Amino acid sequence: MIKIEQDLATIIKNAVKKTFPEIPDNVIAESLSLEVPKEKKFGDFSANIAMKLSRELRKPPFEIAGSIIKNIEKSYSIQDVKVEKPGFINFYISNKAVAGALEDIIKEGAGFGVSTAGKNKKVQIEFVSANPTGPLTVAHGRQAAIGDSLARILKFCGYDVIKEYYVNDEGVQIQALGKSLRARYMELMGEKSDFPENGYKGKYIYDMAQKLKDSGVVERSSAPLSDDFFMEHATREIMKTIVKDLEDFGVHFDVWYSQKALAKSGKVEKAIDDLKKKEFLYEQDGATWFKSTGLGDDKDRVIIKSDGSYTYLTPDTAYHKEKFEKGYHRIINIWGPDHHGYINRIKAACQALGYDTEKLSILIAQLVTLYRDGKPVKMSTREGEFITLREVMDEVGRDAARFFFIMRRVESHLDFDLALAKTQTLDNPVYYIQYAHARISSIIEFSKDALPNLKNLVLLDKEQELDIVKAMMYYPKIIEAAASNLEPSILLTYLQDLAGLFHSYYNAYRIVTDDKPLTETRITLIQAVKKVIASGLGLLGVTALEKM
RNA sequence: GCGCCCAUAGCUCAAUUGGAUAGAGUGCCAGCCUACGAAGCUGUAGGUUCCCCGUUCGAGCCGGGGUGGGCGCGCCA
Repeated sequence: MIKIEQDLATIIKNAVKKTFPEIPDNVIAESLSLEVPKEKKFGDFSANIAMKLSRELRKPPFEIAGSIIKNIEKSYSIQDVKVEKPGFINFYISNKAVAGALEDIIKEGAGFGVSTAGKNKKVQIEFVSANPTGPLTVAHGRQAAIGDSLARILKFCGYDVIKEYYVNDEGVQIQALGKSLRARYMELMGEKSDFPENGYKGKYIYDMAQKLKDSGVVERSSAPLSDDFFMEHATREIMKTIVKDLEDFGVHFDVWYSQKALAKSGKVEKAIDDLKKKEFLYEQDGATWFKSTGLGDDKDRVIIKSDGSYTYLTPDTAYHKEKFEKGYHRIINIWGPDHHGYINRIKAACQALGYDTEKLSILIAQLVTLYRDGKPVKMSTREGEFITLREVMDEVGRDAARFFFIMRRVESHLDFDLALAKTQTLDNPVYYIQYAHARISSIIEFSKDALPNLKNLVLLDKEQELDIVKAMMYYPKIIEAAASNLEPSILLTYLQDLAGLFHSYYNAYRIVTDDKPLTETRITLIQAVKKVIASGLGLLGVTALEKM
């Protein structure tokens, strides 16, 4: 919370206490919140406490507000206080306080907006975690952009953030991958191929087989044609491209957690054992079942199949057990839309093991539909018909790709118009924000000898100038909202608004004039805008350009 | 059939988590460059927030019922 807001909160609290001494402190604290009114004529901050207290006091809100307002202390930061219709108490900030806020913003520099909300709290965020059976698709791209941006925002709020990728490097699909590669390789060697029914038909398998043939590794090997060889080779090669794609996308993981290693560690058996001890397991039809029904799941789940192997849920339960044991304050998973039916299952498992599932937030990054020439692009991973993250990055650039993936709320479907993301003109929202940043850089360069100066901030008296400072004042609130809602799109929307305010201001007033003190002051203002935009774009993983 | 997500201006989406007269962009139309980047700005038009009940000082937001769309529902991962 910013200083002015804190001051106002204290002032209101005191006024309410003085007016209604019978109301307990905790009730006041609960009912007290400050909002930024949608409409400017309702002031800069608004309190709805009179409405909240209406029932308790058995009086109309308007009357309560009228009584409270009489006890509001005078403060240099308050220009005016008014009671409005149903019972809002609206505060109008003085120009002096606005200038003070700008001074704070400048002084805090890159640290402006940083919060201590997450101090000493560890957060783990697991995302992408795509199976190494093919290249990353646009769906993974969205998960990557969201997860990485969220991690940056949480870090900015003081959390100790660990970014993790769960590598699904064993199981039926990996076996199918190995068999697919082997079959393609045999084809190239002119031998009979036995391409598996559930195999991967994408072109990348052919390419990999070709490379393998060219390298001659297989011929030189002593036990050349085993399934294991092809499986391990394919997994390793695909992981390499995944890591490279993510690095190029600006996403770096702290931990790559191997399912295979987990299986070898004995932790899976330990997790099964725990479930057994807590009497959540039973045998039926030759399989071992997890009794998840009472824990929010709609049916029981198999944990050990009748052939003795595990289902996906089994090692995943062990994985989540470990997450909880590491003592994270918060555990965040970002999954694709095809996994939403799985949420209750894994939560049931965590609950059965005795963990607090409130700590576990599972976000579903909803579907991305790519549009080309106004028509949706059809995709199917298995058939090898899909657009990769790499292709999108190459086509529209990293900045536009990241921006577009974050543009909508996490749980909303996303229409991604490739042509639009590519346009370097007016329609493209990425450029709108980057353009504001570049324009400011250019003006600062042009003004050369006019340096930022905090002495004459009161010269900022134009409505648009004050609006810009106020918008920046709300930046820490926006960061907090994005963090607590796990929604980077909140920050993105804010940056569009801030850039818009700047562009309007630029068109209405000259920054650089013959009046030196005024020029210096305006340069100070836009300098601050530049920093906030750079800060925000940085949290989205988008470059703030000096020139474009 | 069951579960999850979604439905707001012609289109794509916001709306400070229950606040005041529901806002932007885009598209249409009309304007603004002999001074700082026109990749920009200003203005006009555009709404039964899918429908019906309910909860309360107040509902686009919460609850119930419906309609339409997407996704999921395996001893797959």
